[in-house]
Amino acid sequence: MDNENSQKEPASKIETPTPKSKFEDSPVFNFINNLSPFEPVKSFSSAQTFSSLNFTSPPPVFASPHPNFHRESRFFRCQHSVDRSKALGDGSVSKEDREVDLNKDATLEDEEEEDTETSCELPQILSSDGQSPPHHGEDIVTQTLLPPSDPPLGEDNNGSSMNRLQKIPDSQEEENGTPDSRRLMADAAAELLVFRSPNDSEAFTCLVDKISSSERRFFAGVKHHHIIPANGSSNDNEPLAVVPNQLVSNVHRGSMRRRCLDFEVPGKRKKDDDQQTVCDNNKPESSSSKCVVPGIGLHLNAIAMASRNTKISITHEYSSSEEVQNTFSGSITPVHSQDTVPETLDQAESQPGEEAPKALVFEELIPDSLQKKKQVLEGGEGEGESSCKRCNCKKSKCLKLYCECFAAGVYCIEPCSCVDCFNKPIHEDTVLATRKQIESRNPLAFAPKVIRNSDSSIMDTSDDASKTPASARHKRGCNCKKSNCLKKYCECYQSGVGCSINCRCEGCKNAFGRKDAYLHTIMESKQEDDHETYEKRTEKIQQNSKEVEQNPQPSTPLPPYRNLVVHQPFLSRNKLPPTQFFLGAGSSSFRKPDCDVTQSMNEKKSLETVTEDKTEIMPDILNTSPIKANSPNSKRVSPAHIGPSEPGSILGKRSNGRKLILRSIPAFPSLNPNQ
DNA sequence: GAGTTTGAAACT
DNA sequence: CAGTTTCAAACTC
Repeated sequence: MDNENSQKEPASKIETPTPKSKFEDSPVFNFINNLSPFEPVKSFSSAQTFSSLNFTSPPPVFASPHPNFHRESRFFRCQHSVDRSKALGDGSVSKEDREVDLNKDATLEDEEEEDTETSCELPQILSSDGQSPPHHGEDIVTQTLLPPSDPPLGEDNNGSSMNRLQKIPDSQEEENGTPDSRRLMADAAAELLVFRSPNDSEAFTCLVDKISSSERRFFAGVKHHHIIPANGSSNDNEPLAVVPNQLVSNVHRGSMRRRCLDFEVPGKRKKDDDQQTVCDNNKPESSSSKCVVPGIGLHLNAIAMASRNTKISITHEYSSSEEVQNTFSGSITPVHSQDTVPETLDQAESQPGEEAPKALVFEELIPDSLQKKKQVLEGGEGEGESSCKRCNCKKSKCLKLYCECFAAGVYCIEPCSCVDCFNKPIHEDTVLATRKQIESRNPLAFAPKVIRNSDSSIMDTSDDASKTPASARHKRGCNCKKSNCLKKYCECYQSGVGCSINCRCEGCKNAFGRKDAYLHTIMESKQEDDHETYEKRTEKIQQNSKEVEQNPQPSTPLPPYRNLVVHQPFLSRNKLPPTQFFLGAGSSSFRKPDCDVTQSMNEKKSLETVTEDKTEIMPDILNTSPIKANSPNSKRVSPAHIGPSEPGSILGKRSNGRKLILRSIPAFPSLNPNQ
């Protein structure tokens, strides 16, 4: 069915490009395309497709939304671009320029061609441009049609993507040394630097696998979308996504073995990066995201990872990253941060580019990867090791969280010295089943362990007071008793984060932040807020409450609660927005962790007590949602936990008459219903 | 590289 | 839920 449809569709596209868009737009069309990515791509329409690319964000196809879709798409692009760049390097500048533009634009076509082969082909094709490969003519046509997908191009193209496209074919020969082309060349070169080693079949495979499984759908949809709109003259934004599908699917078909589990696998990224150096190329900006493999199920890990990376890499290792970048000629592509993740370690060499961007762009990284990275950067063990996580399991068969590989969502690979390892693609079923079991016990077992607050967004939303020093914290906290949180035995320390309320450590001396310090900061922040902003807040709240009463917010249907809410002083901080944020975002799960932190930060008062309860992962997620934190029960309880004095002190101050806060909490529950 | 220490994960 | 055991990483020598 799918194949037929896909085949038919292309034809239709060819015949009537404009109508295509309609079909493509339809989800059904996308789905079909996904099933059979090959054909549609080749159709001329494909070129048009890119032009239309408007999708900045893929539809919420996946159960767990990945922020990375674009990235991936770009990533794929990048590959093309990289290849292209490589090819260009070979060819003359003028030709190259053309090719670059064409390539970029025609990435889709190339990909289509690649379907039979791997992405590697692209370069060849491109390089052959001068030679006028067989499809050259078609390519040109398609390319011309294709909109400039690459971001760099986008600049040049900007408004004239359409023009370019049309012109290019004609002017290809004529226009060789256009500044744009040169720019492209430069970009390509930079990309090459960054991604130079796109070989890891494994890593790539991982991506492919991931994509193939769930994401593939998404991409397919994207592709279609892109294809659809020939109109989209200049939507360069992220049309590229299209390519990935095919590439991925193709590649995947091709052969690579998987290292990454279907879930998400942070480690995949590295490989992906390596193999797909491409992604990085594309955009420094989005690239980061790009590179990040959108995990299907484990995206959480990715997030968490990111968090760590950012912290770690930025704060501690940042210098090292710089070094790496420097080594690479400096043109490091930003992004990549995620790339850096676990596996990047393996090939730290090739991935120099990753680092710099890494953390910054993406907040979260895989913890393990980060760790390894750290190690590598730190000069520790790792460098030699190849980056990826390597386990040494002997009894767990790499099917328990003891196994770092398994815990990271990646398959064990050669470097691992595990015994009787079942964490291999061959035993995929077993791995998945085991994973499910573990998740059944602890849904967050594979979720990132470190939550990063850095996003001031949430924090900011609330009052300033909410801000806390620590940007990231270990979700569950550590339980160190002898290491004083000064060794890697401590997960907090290992993750490069300070200890928090959640920690049950003894004699904490965590260099990244002591538990007690964390508590103090929280308390202080609360107090400050209370003193400084309390009055203001109360005033605002009152005003808001009045306003709310008059004009209920559509977003939060809490008519009955409204009054209560309004009264709450916390609302100002917490504001419904956060809740909305969580609720609204499909990725609530992702953010939850952040929310936890932020909430804690925001809620401060309640948080302290609440956080204690949260220590457990599940609760965290649930709790993390503002709702939870706000949940009357929890809060009511929390004050009690805090102790009579505190509720009185903190709440008392604020509340002074505002006990309403507690009531307001109930209001949130109303929000929960959304869930 | 072997042995020890440590704390998370798993089990009871 | 608390206590114990198992496990593998981190660490030391």
